[in-house]
Amino acid sequence: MKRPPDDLAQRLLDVSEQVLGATPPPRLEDIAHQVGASRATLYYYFAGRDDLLAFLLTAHTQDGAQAVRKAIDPDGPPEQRLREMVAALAGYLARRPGVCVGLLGALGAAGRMTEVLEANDEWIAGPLRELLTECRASGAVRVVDVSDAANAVLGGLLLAVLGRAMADTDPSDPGFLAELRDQVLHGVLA
Amino acid sequence: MKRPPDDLAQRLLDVSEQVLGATPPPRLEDIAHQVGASRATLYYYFAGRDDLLAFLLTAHTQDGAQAVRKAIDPDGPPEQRLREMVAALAGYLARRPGVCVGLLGALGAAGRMTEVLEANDEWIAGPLRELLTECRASGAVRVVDVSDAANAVLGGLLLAVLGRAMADTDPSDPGFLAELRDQVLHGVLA
DNA sequence: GTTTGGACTGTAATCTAAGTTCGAATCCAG
DNA sequence: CTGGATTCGAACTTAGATTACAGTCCAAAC
Repeated sequence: MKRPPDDLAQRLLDVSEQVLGATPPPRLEDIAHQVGASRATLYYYFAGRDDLLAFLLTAHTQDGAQAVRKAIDPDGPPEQRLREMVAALAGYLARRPGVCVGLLGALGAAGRMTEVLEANDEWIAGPLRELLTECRASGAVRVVDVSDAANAVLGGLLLAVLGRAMADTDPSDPGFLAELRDQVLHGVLA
Repeated sequence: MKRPPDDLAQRLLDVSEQVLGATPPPRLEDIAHQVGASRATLYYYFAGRDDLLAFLLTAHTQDGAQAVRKAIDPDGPPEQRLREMVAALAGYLARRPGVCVGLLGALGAAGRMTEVLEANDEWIAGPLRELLTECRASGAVRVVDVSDAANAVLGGLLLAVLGRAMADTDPSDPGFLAELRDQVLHGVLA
């Protein structure tokens, strides 16, 4: 499938929060209108609605992965890097509640949206699993199955951020993000 | 809205895993066929697709809440009850991956499905929040915002179970469930 | 300067599935 | 037996995605 030129892609990304998070989900025509293009143009570049959403989510996934990478001190000990990664992920998602909705939707729409799940697995869950494996090797973590552990971590982040967004309390609040990070890392028990 | 008679409700609940978890989502006509009724009958009892799904999810929510209640020793210390609650929730969800998909979908479809979110909040999240509050009072937990904490807990459980189901590894595996419970309670760090 | 090919648009037709309506058939309690 | 509740099949409307296509615009090639 042909990929859209940079300027169209950028305009789509600019409105992606609206596209992914709005309720009810915007019609293709509305999306086209928002980016100053026509419905036909979107169909020219995307196989359909799902393909368009997958493009947006994949882009955000890669963007998020890059943001996370930047937030990690590559020379720090594994445990510190894990802390930084969880915090960076939480911060990234908190600024993009629509992306959270979209990712959960991609999970629910299991079957379609394979591209998104694969991208997420490669760019987000994969690095997290690697880091968990490293932490386990150094004894900082007692996880048995890193895949399950990574899923639980990401689920906790996603739902906590989304819950805040839906309750109209700022998910970007530093206190909340710090709490969330600590809970994911150390659990709810003291 | 009129509620369906017990036998129809039961037949719907019997196929709810298929209805909620199947991809692509089954048409109303297919659902009707599965329960041996006609499309018109479903519309006689439900306002539409969303109302039907909401009914199923609400029923499972209440059923799950009951299962959780039964699994908790009301005389135990708060910390033990929290442990039991998390384990019971994980076990309940693990046997119903379709319900997990449906609940996440209800989150994504924010706006519609209000009934489900309210039911979930009343029957699942609410008791969890209460228990967390109790644990905090007794010093077993260091949570600041019980609402955020509860969301993170539920998100971790949902995604971990769903991830297993999508990877075709048994989410009901006792080892997995024990790991999941421990991770939610104690975090990923050792 | 003309041709050509790709990007893009507008419009209309098609298709799927939800939602709606309705009258006939059936069931059942009083 | 009768009347209301329930069920059904079928026809219909509607929304929106998707497809098809003819035509416009533009820059590069010739």
